[in-house]
Amino acid sequence: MTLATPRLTPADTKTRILDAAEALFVAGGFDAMSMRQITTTASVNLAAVNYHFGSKDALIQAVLARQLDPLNEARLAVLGALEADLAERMTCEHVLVAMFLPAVRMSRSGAPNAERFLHFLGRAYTDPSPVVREFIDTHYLETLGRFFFAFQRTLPELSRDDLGFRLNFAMGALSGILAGGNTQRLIHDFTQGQGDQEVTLLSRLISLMVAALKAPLPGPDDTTVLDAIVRMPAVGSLAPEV
Amino acid sequence: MTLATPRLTPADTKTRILDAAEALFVAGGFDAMSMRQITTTASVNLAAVNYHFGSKDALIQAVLARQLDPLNEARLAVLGALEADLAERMTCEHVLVAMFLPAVRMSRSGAPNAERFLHFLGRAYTDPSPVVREFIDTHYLETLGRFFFAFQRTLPELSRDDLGFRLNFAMGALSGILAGGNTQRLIHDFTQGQGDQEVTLLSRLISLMVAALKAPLPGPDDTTVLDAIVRMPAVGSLAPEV
DNA sequence: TCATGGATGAAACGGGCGTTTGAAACGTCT
DNA sequence: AGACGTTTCAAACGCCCGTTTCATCCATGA
Repeated sequence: MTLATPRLTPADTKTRILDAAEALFVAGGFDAMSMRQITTTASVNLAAVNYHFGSKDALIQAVLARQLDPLNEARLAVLGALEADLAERMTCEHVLVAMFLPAVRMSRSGAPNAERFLHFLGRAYTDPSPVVREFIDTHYLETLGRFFFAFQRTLPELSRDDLGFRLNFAMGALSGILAGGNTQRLIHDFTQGQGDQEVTLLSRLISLMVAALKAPLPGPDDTTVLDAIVRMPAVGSLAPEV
Repeated sequence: MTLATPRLTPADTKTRILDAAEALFVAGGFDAMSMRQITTTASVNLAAVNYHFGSKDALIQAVLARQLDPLNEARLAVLGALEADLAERMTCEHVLVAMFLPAVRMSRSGAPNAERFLHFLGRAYTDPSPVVREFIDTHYLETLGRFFFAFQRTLPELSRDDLGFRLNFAMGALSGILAGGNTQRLIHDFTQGQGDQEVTLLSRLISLMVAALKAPLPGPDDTTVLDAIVRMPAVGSLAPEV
């Protein structure tokens, strides 16, 4: 039994759909993109999505996988390379490099404008739709665990819970920045056109992350000071009783 | 002309709708709450929302205002009280207290469970719907500007752009944590049942924020080190070319 | 007592959604 | 040429959405 060759290479229609869906996803998130918008943007028939992907949910998963699979592969590769090279000399800065470098590289190599991929990342990590959330959570649990372990090794003084708290904090911050979308301006502002933008952006992000990861636990002194503030007459009385 | 008194006090229906909408908003965000769910949960007629509020958009704005107006009022009051008391001795820690203390207080005083209000805050600050975003952005621009100014005074070494970047970072992180929703566990983990939970949670959040706000700009040394890492053969070759 | 007007209720409206259908178009192989 | 399998297409389906309509209820003031 021979397979007929499609009249237009099927990849054309499929990738046109993927591209259109990706653009709309970046622009407005999963819920904001409708099948009719997608197929109109891609100049294909409405039924094409269900024919080629099966459903809208399956389409968004394909969109996510197309971008995130290579990204996470590269992340793990960089992490592995650094660990092989540095062994015991690894620091959490190195782990952060492994996390961010592939994303920054991809954003600069691929698209016409460097922003696009970072926007996409921000969307993917913050989109509230259950389909997206479940894909991110399940598909990259292994990568996440791998990095968590690497952080644990380079930050042995943090308890498991504390590390989780701080990583959640740091990652939330990064997602917020990326989702904000003004990364082009961000890059420009802090490089002022000079030096390697890639390295400068990385070092800025990493310096903030490291600060949050290495911040000392508030000691008894700090809490007593804070306690004094909280119990200041002026502050205490102004707190609403709802 | 005399006004007829409603057969059931109209506030009952209105607040029942507000409560139901708020609960559904916390649970799933703006897009996930439908008029039929709201009115069913509130045990009122489907038309009641449009009768009392005009539209679904107006309803969510009322829901947001009911919670956020008192919050921001309290924030400004605490900030003003601290500034009046401390004057030049204000630090960014104090500003952060003014930002977070009212929210933490409200979460502990109001609801049956302390989590509810923090969930609500997280939702409000991260909800992607245009209606919610526009409300947050426009309605609290003044409060935001007031706090930005306060931060500028206590962190004079940061440029305007840099401060904006770091605040965006820190606020994104906080929203992420709150939206995550496991704040109850968060509180428990780091207080271990002892001490003032309010103060302990505050001091933990503030210590991370301060770390991010005060992190030194990466110097030439840091970037050259990072540069070396980025240009490591193993790392460089592994970067994807897309 | 009875007209008044705000509040409620049941039902329908128009529209957008994701999906399905069945026929037509097309390249490929016998 | 003709049959076959893949892809495209227009149209429709059923569903849920926010909103509107209009009749009904009922506490009140004259």
